[in-house]
Amino acid sequence: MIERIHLEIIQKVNQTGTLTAAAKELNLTQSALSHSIKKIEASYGVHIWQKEGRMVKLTQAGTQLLKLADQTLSNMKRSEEVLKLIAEGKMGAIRIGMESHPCYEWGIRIARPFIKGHPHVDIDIKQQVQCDGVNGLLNNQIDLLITPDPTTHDDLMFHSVFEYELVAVAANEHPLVKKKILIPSDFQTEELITYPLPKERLDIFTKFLSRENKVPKYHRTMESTELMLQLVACNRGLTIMPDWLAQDHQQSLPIQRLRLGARGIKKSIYLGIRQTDADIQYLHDFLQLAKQPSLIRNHAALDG
Amino acid sequence: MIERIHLEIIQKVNQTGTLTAAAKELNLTQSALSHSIKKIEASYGVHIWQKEGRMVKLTQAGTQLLKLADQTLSNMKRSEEVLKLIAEGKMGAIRIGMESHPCYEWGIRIARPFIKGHPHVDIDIKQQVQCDGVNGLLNNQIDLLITPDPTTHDDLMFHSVFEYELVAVAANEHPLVKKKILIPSDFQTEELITYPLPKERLDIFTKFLSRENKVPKYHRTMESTELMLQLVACNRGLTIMPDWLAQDHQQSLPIQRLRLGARGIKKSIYLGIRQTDADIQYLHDFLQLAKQPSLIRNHAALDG
DNA sequence: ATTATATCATGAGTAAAAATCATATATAGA
DNA sequence: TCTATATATGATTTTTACTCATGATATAAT
Repeated sequence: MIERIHLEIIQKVNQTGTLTAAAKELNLTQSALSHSIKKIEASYGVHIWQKEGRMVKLTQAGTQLLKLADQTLSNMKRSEEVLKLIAEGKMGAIRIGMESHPCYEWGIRIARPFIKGHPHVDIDIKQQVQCDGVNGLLNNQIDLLITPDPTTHDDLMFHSVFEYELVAVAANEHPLVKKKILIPSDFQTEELITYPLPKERLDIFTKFLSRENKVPKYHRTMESTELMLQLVACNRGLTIMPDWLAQDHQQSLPIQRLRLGARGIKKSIYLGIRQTDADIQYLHDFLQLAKQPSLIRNHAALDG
Repeated sequence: MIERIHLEIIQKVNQTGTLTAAAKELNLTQSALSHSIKKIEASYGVHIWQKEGRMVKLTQAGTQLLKLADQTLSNMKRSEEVLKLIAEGKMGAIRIGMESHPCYEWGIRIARPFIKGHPHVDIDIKQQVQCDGVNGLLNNQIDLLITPDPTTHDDLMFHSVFEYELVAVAANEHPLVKKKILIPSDFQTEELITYPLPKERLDIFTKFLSRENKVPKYHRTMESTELMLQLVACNRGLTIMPDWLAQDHQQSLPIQRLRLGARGIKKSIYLGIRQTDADIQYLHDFLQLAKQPSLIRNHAALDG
């Protein structure tokens, strides 16, 4: 059987011109090369080279083999390179799962600069907001979970990477804009637009309206942040989102950000990974990058 | 170092799903595969697969390796295939040298059908009519010599493959056409057109005119058979060529073939090869093909 | 011509690697 | 729980690869 060493021998002998020189470069003896090729010649019944003076010259068979050797060997070398990259944590894949729409908006902001610094790492964002992220991690469906709700689990690790405030967004001309700080009863007369999630998973209900058992006049849902804000800008309702996200759009739309309650609703984004992945360099790099506040544009805090 | 076997193991395990099954197909034990891959894992510091239940599942590193394995292995298999083809004499190259213009005309007629039957054999026709063909063979510059002059040499073999008559060609309206058989003195009043070779290598001089020490009125040379015959057809001179070649053109040109002397000049084409190449199947095939008279269209002999 | 040098080939012995055997461990299914 | 089926691993054997020493041959230098 043709093995890697045979191709290397033929290639090196072609490069150097002599067995002796090739042997030296391959850290073998001239005898070893001679024996190796003899074996191939015997088992296939062809000559690979023939003596020409005191050198050797490739026969037609040898030349054909040489042609294939170059490609084959560069393939094998690539295999080794890949293993090294993976071993060093410079190559791999991060399948990212997100558990809320703000997480998604934030995640893609982190992923973009990460990709630039890690060309060999595949980023695969699973936008299945509904699936249970913790199980996704445990079942190996995802490698990284971006979530507002950290769990404690022996096999998992969660890191808080980003804190933000959840705010209401209203059109500039909306009467509530004068208040700056909203209270639950303010919503009773308003149309509320949220992402399409059950009320139990919407902070505006669980952490704000439920305090005083209030409900909005009307509640509609919508996938797209863009569309939500367009409606709000036209004074067709209020919506709730991270302050940094609202602020991003405030440049281009006539909207205002309003605090929810005197202290506002404070949230954090957490990254969860498997304990077994803790030593993977590129995952580590992702966490570090995620903690850098500069990536989400510095924003002026709300008044008060 | 990644060796062929490692790639084969990864590929087979991926195909069969288990080490045990893969081992059976590779004629090895499950233990052998396990040991082999463990060694690679240790030397690169990566896991190639991980246990999943009682089976084994490729990791990212393993998957990357698998991708490269398919191409690498098919390359190596191709190498073996090529060696087998060469060993069976189905693949190789024939560099053909020719020693006269008729040989060239005849050679390309043989080469064409040969190529059809031997797709893996490269045919390279060296049209250096002047170089010494015997030395070309001995120096490995050519593999096959087509010549009218066989030599006896211990390292070479010559085979007579084709006999033909050398004839004079004249225009239909040329006065000599009535004679059918020419004698040397007929040329004293004629313009003679030949291929550009020294007189010592032109049979018309060495085997005909020199008998009676005659010379043509004028002697001009020309590379192209086509052009020579065009001139002859316009009654601008006589030329000399194999009867079969003249006959080919007689269809389309107003020319006649004339015997040189009462018995004509009989010639043979010989193929010469190195003794060491005698067992190469495709060379053998070439000789066989060359001996088949049907390839040169059957021609009516000259009258008389 | 003769000698020195460089090259490949080859047989025998040694070292290294690979494969097996026997066995341990873990999982899936009855 | 028991059995069948996986992989993992340590010890041993077998096989392969490598080296060493030497021979044969070609080239270059004296």
